Amino acid sequence: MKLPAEYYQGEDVVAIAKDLLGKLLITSIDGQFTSGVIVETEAYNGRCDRACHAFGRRTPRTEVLYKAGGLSYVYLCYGIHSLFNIATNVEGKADAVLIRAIEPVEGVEVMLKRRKMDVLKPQLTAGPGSLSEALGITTRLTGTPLSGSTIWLEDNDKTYDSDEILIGTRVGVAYAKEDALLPWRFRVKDNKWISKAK
DNA sequence: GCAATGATTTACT
DNA sequence: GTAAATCATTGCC
Repeated sequence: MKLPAEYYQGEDVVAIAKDLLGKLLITSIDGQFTSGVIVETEAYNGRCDRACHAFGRRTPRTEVLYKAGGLSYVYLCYGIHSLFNIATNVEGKADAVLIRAIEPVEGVEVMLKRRKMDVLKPQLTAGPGSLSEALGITTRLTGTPLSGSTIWLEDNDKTYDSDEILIGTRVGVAYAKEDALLPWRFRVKDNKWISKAK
């Protein structure tokens, strides 16, 4: 059921981002097992997308994006939030998919504890910074293969029809100018676990 | 070596 | 609705 490495090495990062909806994201960190269904993603293309960290430069931080797909890329934003990405495409092509929201499945108590919450609310995992914290993902997981036993994805019988998927523009990337208008944000329609629509 | 800034969240006015 | 928190990475000196 675990997704093979080849799955992440496709040419079309946008298609992968869309297909990831409904897949299971699982982490086993510090002996704590947690999982959730991916309900919101964004695609980033390293070659023609100004919003991608790897656009126009290759630095130690973005090096993992240039490697073959199937690695995790965790970026610390605003000094507070860890954003979880999946590096895709083949070596030399710096594409990535940002996971923006999941629907909790297993280990809810663990997630609540990590988030210092005592009641299950949508905001537990809605938003890239929140879901990373809930799953225990931190920057030290950057470069971790998704085929390992720390963090991985599994196929799920649950797939969404195209009429159940909302496509929109990405948020928080206004500085990328015209690239911010690309319709590379995918989310599941009428799902209460996605981050609030703008 | 040092200063500027961001794939955001949260709390407060 | 607006503003503050907070630090690794980056780019310039």
